[in-house]
Amino acid sequence: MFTGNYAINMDAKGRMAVPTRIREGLVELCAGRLVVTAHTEDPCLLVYPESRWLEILPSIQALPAMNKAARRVQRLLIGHACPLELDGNGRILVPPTLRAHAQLDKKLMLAGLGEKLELWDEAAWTAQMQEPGDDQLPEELQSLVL
Amino acid sequence: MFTGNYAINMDAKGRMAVPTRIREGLVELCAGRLVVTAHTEDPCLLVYPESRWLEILPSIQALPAMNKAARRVQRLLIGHACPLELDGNGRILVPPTLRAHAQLDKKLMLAGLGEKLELWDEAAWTAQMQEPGDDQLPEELQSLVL
DNA sequence: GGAGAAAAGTGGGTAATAGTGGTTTTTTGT
DNA sequence: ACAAAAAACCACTATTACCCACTTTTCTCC
Repeated sequence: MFTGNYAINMDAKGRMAVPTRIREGLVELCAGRLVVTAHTEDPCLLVYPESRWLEILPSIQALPAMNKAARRVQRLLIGHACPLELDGNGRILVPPTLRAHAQLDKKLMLAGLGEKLELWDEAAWTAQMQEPGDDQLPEELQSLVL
Repeated sequence: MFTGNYAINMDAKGRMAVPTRIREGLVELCAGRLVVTAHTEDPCLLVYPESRWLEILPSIQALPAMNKAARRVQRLLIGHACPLELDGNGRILVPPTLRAHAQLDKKLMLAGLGEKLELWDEAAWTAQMQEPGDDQLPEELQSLVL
């Protein structure tokens, strides 16, 4: 279970230190083996523990081939997916292609969202957070009790 | 059951003393284990006993991934959630990210709201209290008997 | 009502650990 | 075989978390 958001820095080699709290979860869940891919709706990266990725992969593959939006989602998720591991110091090295997709600069934001993580450029994260959710509120949200 | 509001001070390290009355409830309910997160609608923090947080978490995780407003709510609630415990002196240390979200300065206000607590910057709390509730009243409110 | 004691609130110091940067070695491609 | 790039290794710095001591307030008993 991943929660919280963490400001992290990317060093000159493109390495980023995974916060300890997140790292612990990753190690016990999947021995530090992750899959990073592109988010379909927002300019950020999705980070899955390998075990969770393998669970959702079939449902992405099963999408109808004749639907344009479905093909787009498949190309983004499966086509960008890249397996990677924590190094000896608990850091990950995100490939340049994915870095470009999320426009990752030096200052990043890692956010735990339950079973997955999102990796944002810090500025983009802040902007996204301040933007009002102007979509129609779905039924589930209107009745949400917090 | 948490009630009342309490003016508390944050020290130089960002620690804040939980009032005794609240602390007693927290210790018996969840052994002092809390979850702090961002409020979706107001500039303040939500403080849950861990047990209560685990009850509402599934309904947040179940929100539809392709809806923008739903993703925003998930990023606010799950993406900001931080588990924390009372230290030896009954204080909590709220992470800098969350402090920034609620614009917490030195003077804070902790408000008991039944099953949860809200943590406000004192000035924001006062302002919020004086502001008239000019929203359209939902059905549940119109029929409320006090 | 005052004094003493106990509990609560506040502040600071130290030790462990997480984060950061650099160096060396290995591997891959030319 | 040599060079460049990537990966593993190592060492240092900064931060955090835990612990202890002091001050202030409140409650109780005389």
